[in-house]
Amino acid sequence: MTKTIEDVAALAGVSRSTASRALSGHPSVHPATRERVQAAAAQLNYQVDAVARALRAGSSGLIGVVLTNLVNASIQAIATTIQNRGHASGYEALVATTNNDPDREREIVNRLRGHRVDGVIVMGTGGNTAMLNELDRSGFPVVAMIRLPRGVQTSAVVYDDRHAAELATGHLLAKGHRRIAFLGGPASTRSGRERYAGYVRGLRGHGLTPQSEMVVRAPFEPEFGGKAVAELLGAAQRPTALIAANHEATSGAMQELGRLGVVIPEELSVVAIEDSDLLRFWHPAVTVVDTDPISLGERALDTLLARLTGETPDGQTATQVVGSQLLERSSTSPLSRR
Amino acid sequence: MTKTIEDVAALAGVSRSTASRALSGHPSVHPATRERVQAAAAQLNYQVDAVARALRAGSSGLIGVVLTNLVNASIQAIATTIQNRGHASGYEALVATTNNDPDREREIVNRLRGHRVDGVIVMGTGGNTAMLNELDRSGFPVVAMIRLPRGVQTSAVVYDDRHAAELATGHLLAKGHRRIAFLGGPASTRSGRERYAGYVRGLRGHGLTPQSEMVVRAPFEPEFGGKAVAELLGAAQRPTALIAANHEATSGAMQELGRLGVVIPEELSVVAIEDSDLLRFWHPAVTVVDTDPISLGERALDTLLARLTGETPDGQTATQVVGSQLLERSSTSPLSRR
DNA sequence: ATCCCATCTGGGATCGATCCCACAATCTCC
DNA sequence: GGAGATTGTGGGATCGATCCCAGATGGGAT
Repeated sequence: MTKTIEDVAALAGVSRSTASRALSGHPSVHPATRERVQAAAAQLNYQVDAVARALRAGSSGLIGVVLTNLVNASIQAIATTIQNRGHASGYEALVATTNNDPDREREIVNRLRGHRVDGVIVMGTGGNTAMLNELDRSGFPVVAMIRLPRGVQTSAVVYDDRHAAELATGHLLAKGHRRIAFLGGPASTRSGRERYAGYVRGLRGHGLTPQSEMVVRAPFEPEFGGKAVAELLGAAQRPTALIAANHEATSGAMQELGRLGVVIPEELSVVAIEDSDLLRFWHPAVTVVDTDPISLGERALDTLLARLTGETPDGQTATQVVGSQLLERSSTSPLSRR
Repeated sequence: MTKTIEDVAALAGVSRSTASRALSGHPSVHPATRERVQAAAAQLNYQVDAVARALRAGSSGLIGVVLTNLVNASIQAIATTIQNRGHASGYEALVATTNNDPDREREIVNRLRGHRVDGVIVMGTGGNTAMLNELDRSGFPVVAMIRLPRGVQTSAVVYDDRHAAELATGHLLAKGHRRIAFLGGPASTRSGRERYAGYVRGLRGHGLTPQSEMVVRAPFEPEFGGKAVAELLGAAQRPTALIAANHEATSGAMQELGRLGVVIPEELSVVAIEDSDLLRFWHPAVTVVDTDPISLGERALDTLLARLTGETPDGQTATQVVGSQLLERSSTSPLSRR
């Protein structure tokens, strides 16, 4: 059905070897021969069989991007950045999603490796630390990003989560808020821990101690954010400000705040970590700590490419941190005396 | 470095052939032998080389999902649905993006085919109609979705675009609106044409004729939506209602409406086609025609799988249409007399 | 004891592209 | 004109898993 290089060679009247050389730009091919082969290839609409080439060469020109999910503005930005930039460098970045299931993650990574993907960039579930370390050490490049599960020793690119949360906290403190609720991710993830640590640090810097009833640390599911907000606002001592520390928490929280008809910022000042259209277009527009997913994507890809080109030797790993900045919009106001 | 089946065979004390049979569940292997081989495979952490298998078998268990971009809520839902459902059926769906560039699309599709992907689901740029038809006809399954470029003869799954726009138009007409602006996609895409046709049909059904100054048909870029809204509202005869007929138009329009401080629905009623969190959480929540991306993703995958399992023979194609429904929220109100 | 059949296993070939090595053809210079 | 250098080309082997075919082994029947 599909044409092989043998067909091209036959049509051009040369051997496989010569045809292969002609098409791959090898110098020791007579120009006239090369043209003949190229014409034959064009005529037959010959497409190189990537599988055969990958088997022989041991590499495929593909990069695997393994994500927990796609429904998140900063993750999309990262994926898009990696794909565009990878394409420009001659690689194709293919995205697979694990739905946050470690078993599925393991299966996908193994499958990608079996397909001779040249390396993977993984937003990990946290369930395959040993496997990822082992792969990376054995020469299959792995770059972790966003979440850096405990014990992962591969190269990694993460947000400056602690600083981001400290920025958010500091902003609210500067506005006079003291009862600042924190709605963040689980302690089982690095970002969850670090963002919480930044919040605590911000409070301590002002001589305050975190109050357990002001803190909710939930899984990365929007529903938890909604429930948490309902609880926080139902408490005897309501917070005057809220930090929604990740995309999912924000999504759930904003929905619930809208449902409850909470007036922002008069009744509650809100700062979110991780920007999105949803927050930019909210009424009022929500103040955020913008985490710069594009830089994170760029760094993750560049780190992987450096590994692939041999620029960075195997075994030499480092964790890079991408900076974030506060974008003040209209969802935060000075604490009013009552 | 990595272990091959030869290593497993050697450790188990059998030949490649037997090892292969033992691992693939072939019946004619002595149970004891099978166990020995399995133990050896486990001990060596043997992973089958998917490339070698694909070369030999001619298929890979992979499905390519080729999208123009990822930054769109309904596209994400489609991609996620295909990946989850595909995984459940033993396939891995890998997503690549073309950035709406036909050259890149061609390159990606060829590359995926070269990697023996079993089939592709394509949200096309429209620039490779002949190639896609040719591939599909030659036995490489192609399913088109969402956009169906002119001349594409593969199986396809699309929204009922015309009906969706007619629903939106009818809703506004029923509220008494007559000056209804339409902000849609370019006529070069099927969805652009069909949604416009639905709008026209809706108007005609009420004895109205479309006014050219009420219609803007722009490329799928949010900026155009913003500009168009500014123009529409700056005109002598302002519209009393607006239909934002796709995600990008909506995104640009809502941003601009927010910037201009237009009061919705009092000054302008708004209906969008394609739902998203942005619209659900807007103040006021935006009335939409929900296009059911999940069903579309399911149908697209099922259509491809039917082709892969031989259930649907090559050459037998059909276009399926996924229904949509109006979700009335708070962005539309009866036309007030002034 | 001999023959046959069922069960199980091993070697060779295959998928398609590439690389190494050897050899043929042409050219250069003395 | 012949030795040696240069250029261009073809055949074989290889990557790793799988399938076909032949053959080995063992048990049962006569």
